[in-house]
Amino acid sequence: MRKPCCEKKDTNKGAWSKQEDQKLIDYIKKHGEGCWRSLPEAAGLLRCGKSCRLRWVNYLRPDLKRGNFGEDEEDLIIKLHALLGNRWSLIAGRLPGRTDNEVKNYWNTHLKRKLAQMGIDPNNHRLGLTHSSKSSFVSNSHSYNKAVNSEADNFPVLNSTSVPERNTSCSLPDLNLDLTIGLPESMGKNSGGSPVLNFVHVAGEL
DNA sequence: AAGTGGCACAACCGCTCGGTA
DNA sequence: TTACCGAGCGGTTGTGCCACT
Repeated sequence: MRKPCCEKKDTNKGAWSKQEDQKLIDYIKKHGEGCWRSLPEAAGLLRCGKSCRLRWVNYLRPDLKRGNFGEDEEDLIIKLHALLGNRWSLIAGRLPGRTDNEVKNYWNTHLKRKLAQMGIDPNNHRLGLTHSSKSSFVSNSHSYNKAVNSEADNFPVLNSTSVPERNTSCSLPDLNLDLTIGLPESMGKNSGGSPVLNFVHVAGEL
């Protein structure tokens, strides 16, 4: 059995107080992100390093864009989820100002249901037209089609080794995509911080 | 006004991965 | 080569808020 990531005794759990937040912000402003394990003690926090990292990454980071997801962001998430599966950090990497946790939560609470209502299996992005959603799909599937199939014209092919396996038996085209993932850091330098997806059509049997 | 059920999101837990000694 | 350690990731849980009855 491994040792716990940090000594659990004498550490706070649960919601962060304003004072704790401020200590963490002050420390990181001063010293930057670094060794999370030793950070809590150095910053005078009774938290484990993991907890500090999570708090910073998901909530305190100054570049976070808080608030509702836009329609373009929704589309992008759907698209990326179809390509990458539950790789939230990768997906979040394409959405400037969004965190993996945020994207994951949004997926689980909004998009999953939305796709289900459209008769689309949110796990594999395939049509499941076996029930009454069939007709509603016709009317509601617009945004999904827009999201997943907007790239369909050039039918991108994913050339990644980390693509979730898919079978090929459904009505949705196989999303064989070559997705060039840019570094998140470079994202920030993009004008306006708009997400950049580089779909490359790799010749393939489609 | 009080109770309750659902939703949204913050936070935790356990696992994996990559670096290093 | 292998074991250890820190960091990161994804799944899950906890909790506060809000709408509805």
